[in-house]
Amino acid sequence: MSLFRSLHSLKPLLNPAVDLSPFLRCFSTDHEPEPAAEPEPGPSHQPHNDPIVTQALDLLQAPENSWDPAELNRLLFSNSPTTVPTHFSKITLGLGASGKALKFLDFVQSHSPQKDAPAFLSHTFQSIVKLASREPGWEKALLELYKMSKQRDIPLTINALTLLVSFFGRAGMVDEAVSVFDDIDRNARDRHLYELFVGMLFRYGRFESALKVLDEMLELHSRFAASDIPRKIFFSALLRRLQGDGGGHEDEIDGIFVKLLELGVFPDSIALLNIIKKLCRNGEIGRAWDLLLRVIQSGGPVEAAPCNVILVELGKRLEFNRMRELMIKMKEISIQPDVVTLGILINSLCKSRRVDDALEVFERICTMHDDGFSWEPDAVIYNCLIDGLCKVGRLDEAAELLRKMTLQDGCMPNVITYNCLIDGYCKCCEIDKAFQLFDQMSEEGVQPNVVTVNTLVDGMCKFGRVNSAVEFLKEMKVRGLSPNVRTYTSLIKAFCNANNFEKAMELFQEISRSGCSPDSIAYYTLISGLCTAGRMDDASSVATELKAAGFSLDAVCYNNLIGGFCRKNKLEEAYEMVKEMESSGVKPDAVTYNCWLSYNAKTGNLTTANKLMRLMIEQGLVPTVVSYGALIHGYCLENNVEEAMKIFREMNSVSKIPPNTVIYNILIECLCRNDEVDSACSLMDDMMEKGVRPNTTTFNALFRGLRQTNCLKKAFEVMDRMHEHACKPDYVTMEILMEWLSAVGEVGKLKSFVQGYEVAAFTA
DNA sequence: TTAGGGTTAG
Repeated sequence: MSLFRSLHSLKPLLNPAVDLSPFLRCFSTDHEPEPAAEPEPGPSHQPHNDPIVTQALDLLQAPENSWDPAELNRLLFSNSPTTVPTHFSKITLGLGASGKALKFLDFVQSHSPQKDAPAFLSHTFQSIVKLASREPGWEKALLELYKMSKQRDIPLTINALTLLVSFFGRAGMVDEAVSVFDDIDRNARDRHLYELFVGMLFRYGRFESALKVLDEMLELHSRFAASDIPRKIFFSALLRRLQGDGGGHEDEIDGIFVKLLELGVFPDSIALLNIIKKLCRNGEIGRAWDLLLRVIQSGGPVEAAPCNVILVELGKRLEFNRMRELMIKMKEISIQPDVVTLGILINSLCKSRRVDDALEVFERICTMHDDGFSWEPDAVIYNCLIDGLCKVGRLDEAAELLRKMTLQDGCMPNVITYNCLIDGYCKCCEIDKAFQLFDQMSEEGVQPNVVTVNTLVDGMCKFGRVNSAVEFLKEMKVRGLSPNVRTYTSLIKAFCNANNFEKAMELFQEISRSGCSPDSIAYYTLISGLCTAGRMDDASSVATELKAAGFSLDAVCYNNLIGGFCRKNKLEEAYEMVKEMESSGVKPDAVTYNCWLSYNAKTGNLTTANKLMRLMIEQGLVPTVVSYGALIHGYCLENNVEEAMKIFREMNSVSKIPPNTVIYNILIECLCRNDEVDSACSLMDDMMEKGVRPNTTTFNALFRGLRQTNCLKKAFEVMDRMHEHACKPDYVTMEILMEWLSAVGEVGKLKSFVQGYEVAAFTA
């Protein structure tokens, strides 16, 4: 059931007033057909030294009505000297034009005494086909000739038939080509004909017929297996097929693939690599895996490269077991993993935050000797590890690796190495260190690029230093480093966060003026900023612009809009968004449900909120910490601490979702409001035990509760704890404490607290 | 095989 319909059914509880892929494109005829094999140059271009041919052509020089039948008869049919069929082809070609050649055919047919030996006719006809194929209007002429051969019972030579197939193919007359091919006796079909015909069928999308003919070729494998033709035709056709976006016939294709392997016909290394690449790119990793294993099992030549392609895909899907399985297979059949293979392995481990495992592999390869060959990690491997370490905040180790790689020959840190580290420092709020590295890279002769600039701009923006970011960008422009759409996106987000929508919009316009064009994420960022600020009309306009620019909204963007409308109580618009989301094929996810859940919880519709929670589970979605937080918040707003605590315990024990700071804050605030300060304090202890960091909001809630119950001593302890956790008091903290402490004559304590001193120890 | 930008609850 769709979320929209579910919401519709829940509607009375919410607000009674609201009314709620084609196949074979790659072989389509749009493709320029490959030129058919050029007909062999006719004897008219070659000297014909044969006296019979020369004499016959002399006699035929005269106009047709003046031909000397007696003399021609003597020359052609008296068998003295002996005439053979090839004489007829040469003579016909020597006539130079199909019209005249047809008259000659009439002569041969009416004068030949050998009624049971039509070879003379067949050879004459073959040359007529050749002549006609070189003349204007050949398509129609060849079709007429083909019909004539049937009417006059003239058996066609394999050369004539092949020419007809080739030229019909060239003209896109596929049915005619098929009909000619069908006329040819199986045993007479040669490699050239098969290659021509199957190639044509593939080109024109007659995939089923092509596979049938390929199958027939394989049955006749004694004649073809040794040749390169099935390999050439099939593997290149398969590749072309995979380049399109159609589907279907996979089983037949794979069946032929396997048959070829069984016959010992293997794709060459480039074809195999390309096939595997294409399959992976199409998301058919299972098929790529199966086919690669088939080649391996059949003993075909497999190098590391196609294995690497599959390893990358498996890595992206975090399928480490299958990665291992493939690497074992590689080892079994002695495919030497290369530095890329190891890079992929290390990168996959790092990307899944298994940095220690990655480091272990790294240590092993540094000391690995295989047949006297020792592995030397390259810059890519170092970069993966440095990035992995930075992403988990292990910056000292990352910096140590930078020093280590600098000492290794031929493995100098590059711009990517520095960018990874700079990003690491920026994410840890160590902007100054990031800039030190920025200076260092220039000293080392490594030129920063736009990624370096974006990383620093984003780093500064995230920590509120938007103006510095703008200044830095100006400096970089002077140095020749132009911003790109990502630079603008970081700045747009920062200006949105600073509530400076005028500047954010201005920057958005500047993207196009600077020669870039906004991408979907630039639009999403602006929409998100506007939604957060509750500027829903502006957000809707930008969404309309986004669609006009040819982009579509994704789940995140829909969720932003739905959440924004819900927060503004604009339910009608929020419903419309869900409806649009589902009708455009974007599935509502946990965040979509959370938006509705939160709206209902906040507006006191707890029954509906609970129903939504059940609904999302029914839909196979997993409630998140936000879902529980919204529900807990709803009960807290009703001062139903008991129920809120029940859900809190349930999320821990049943759902195994660890609570975060926000959840604790909601509960602590509610307990304090209800004068249950002791419970609030024990909840804070629980929070510390579980390693959840309190923030200023946590302390402010506690101070409010303590003031209400006048627990001064406890307040001093909490003040010290606030320092321990490096939480900075904000204006709310100061307001509460100032009012309270000055009223009880303890302003001195507040002074010490602000100066960073302990206050509890000296309390009587 | 390596680097950078956008969601939901207090």
